[in-house]
Amino acid sequence: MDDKVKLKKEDIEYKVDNIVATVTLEIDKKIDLVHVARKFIDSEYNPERFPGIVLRVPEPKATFLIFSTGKMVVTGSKTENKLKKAVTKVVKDLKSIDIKIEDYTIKIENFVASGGLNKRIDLNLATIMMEYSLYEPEIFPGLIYYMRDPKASFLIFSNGNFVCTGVKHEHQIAEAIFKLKDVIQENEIYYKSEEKSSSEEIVFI
DNA sequence: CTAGTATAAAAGCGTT
DNA sequence: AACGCTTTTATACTAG
Repeated sequence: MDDKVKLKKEDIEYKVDNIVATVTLEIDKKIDLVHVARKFIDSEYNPERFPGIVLRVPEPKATFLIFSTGKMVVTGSKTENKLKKAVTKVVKDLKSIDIKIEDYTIKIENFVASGGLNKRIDLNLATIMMEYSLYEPEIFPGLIYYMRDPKASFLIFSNGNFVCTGVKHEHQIAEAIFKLKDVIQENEIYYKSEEKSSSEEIVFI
């Protein structure tokens, strides 16, 4: 279902887990959120708590935040295609309750991806070798790494698993992971051979 | 097992 | 002017 992507000989594998996007609806007057909330029985609207309506679409699964200005935030999609389908559905539903929408534009704001380096990482060494990294195991078990180019943030765990977030273009995910692997390799931040490796290490043939 | 901790990003309203 | 709120999601580690 979720496409794994391979990059050259380096086995860079990752999976997109979440996409955040904004949608701008072309409307000529503000949207009456009370009206929308009444028509969409499964929506949540507590203006005291948050100015937008929360609408969850089951298929394709996605959650929308709808604002009176005609802007929407979409979260939870794993592919651009599913994101577009969910948006099409919501726009159609809004039109069906008398909201005039001339057109709309979708802009992806953030990709969240996860994957695994193929080795355990010495986070204590990593945080002293890598600039722009933070590691406070008492607070969070992952090392936080702020990559500048491409601009991306990583959560790196001792078992080699990681989360990459903050990139706006899908191609930057593999690029960022490639660079991360490079930094780890260059500085030999991983645990050498079987030192501290777990039994789940995958052996190549 | 659940909740909180940490990451990014947008929206718009309320509070420092 | 700058947050906090709200939503999503992977990851993992601790405390009830």
